[in-house]
Amino acid sequence: METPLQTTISNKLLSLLPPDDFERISGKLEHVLLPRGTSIGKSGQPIDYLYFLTSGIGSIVVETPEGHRAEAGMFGFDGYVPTSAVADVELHAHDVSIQVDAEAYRMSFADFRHAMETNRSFSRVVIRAMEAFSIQLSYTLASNAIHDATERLARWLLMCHDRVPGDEIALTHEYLAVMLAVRRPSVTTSLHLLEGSGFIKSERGKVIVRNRPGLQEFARDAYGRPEEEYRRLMKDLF
Amino acid sequence: METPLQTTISNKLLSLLPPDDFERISGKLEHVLLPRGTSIGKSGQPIDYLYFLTSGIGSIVVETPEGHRAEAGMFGFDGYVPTSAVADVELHAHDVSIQVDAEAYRMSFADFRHAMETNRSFSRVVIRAMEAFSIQLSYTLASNAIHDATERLARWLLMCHDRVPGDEIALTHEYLAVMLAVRRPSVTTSLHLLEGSGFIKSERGKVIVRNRPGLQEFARDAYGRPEEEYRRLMKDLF
DNA sequence: TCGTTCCCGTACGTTAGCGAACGGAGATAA
DNA sequence: TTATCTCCGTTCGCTAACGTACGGGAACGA
Repeated sequence: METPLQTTISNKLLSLLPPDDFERISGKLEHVLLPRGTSIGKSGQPIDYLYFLTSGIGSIVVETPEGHRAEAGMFGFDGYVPTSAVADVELHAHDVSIQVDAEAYRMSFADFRHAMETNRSFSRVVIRAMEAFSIQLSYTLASNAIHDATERLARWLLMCHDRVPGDEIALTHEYLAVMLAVRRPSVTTSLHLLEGSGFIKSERGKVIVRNRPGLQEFARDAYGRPEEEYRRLMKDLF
Repeated sequence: METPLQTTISNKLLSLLPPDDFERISGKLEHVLLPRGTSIGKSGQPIDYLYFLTSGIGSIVVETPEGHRAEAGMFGFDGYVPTSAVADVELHAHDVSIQVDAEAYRMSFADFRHAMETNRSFSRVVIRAMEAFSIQLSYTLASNAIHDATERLARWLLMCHDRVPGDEIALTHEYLAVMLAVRRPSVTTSLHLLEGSGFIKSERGKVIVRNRPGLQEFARDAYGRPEEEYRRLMKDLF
């Protein structure tokens, strides 16, 4: 006897669906590997597929007309991209790319729209996820205005840590600098600061979380609320 | 003969509805006055009503656990609040209040949910508006990370100016400081800078826009993209 | 009319973060 | 092994913005 597909799928949103409703869309899902650096979409380009990650991390990056870039949000097994598809918009609003090797189930835009129209549970879950992401946006926004670089770095590492197994996160300072919209050397000094307190260990091309509670206490204000909201939103859905 | 209600309602979202679909919800709308300072909702509190402004401005404020505050977004006749209601969430995610005397049509949460379930055009418009707001969030987020206080001030004034008739905006430096998440004296100096270039005139308790194109050119990068996206999203809806 | 309250202007020392640049050390491929 | 490339550490001078504080003028109420 086969294991039902749903129990093997570790995307939070898909796993929340009542089994019958999951059954109705499972045929439309295609399993794909998304290595680091994969571009899932570019601002202004058509949305081909919707992605439900089961592992790894991706990020959504805003680019201003003059070419300044900043990370708007992060997603992993907890979400899906791009959220604009709920609004029946055919174009990507932002750039989306994979930053930690990922696996995902994907679904064509047409199938997604059809599911939204005909599958109440599905649309309910997806809209909740959009709301959750929107809350993440608002707190990142506040963090950018309120917290200094080191606090924001701590927050960012915690958010990554939530989405990967183990304590090792593979990324360069250069990359972190883009994510936090600070200079590359600022990342270096901030990492040293966190390392000095023993919260992390920083090596060439990777960061290892050594003391998560410490990191969390350091980030204080900057981390936690959106995560609480996410849990609240995904509870008692049906 | 009476003028049809819809033609007298200047909320962009409501005016986009096909007349028949508007007819089906018009009975649920109650006209209200919202003077400056009115609180429409507090984070964690139940959502009683959904508001569709026809004039004035409101703002959504994020508050961190430690009490730091920053404006997440702004809305006027172009939107509705709170957007979390689309996700069938009964609680406010943020604080919402009126910053420029407003008028609005409001609808109970129950009526709103009923309309979402039974009125396709309505849910379509409302979800688009949520997407538009989410895009506004992402650009404000980027702006907080990238632009200096004066550019952000210029952006903010332009966004206000888009939503009020005339060139006069009533607000104190103290208030602006909260909106931009900067010190009050920083607002003063930034305003002087803009005034020095002749873009605005700053008086006790109000700012007057004198040269909008100039202001817009000064803000460059910081202003424009979300507004374009809004127009794109609200075009060809039906 | 006079006190009180609310806003705004300004100042000062301090700090975080910027832009730019250079050098060194780890990884990679010939 | 050697050359090359990527990534990280550090420096320097500079500016924006901070926290704090004080004073003055406008508005308002008694």
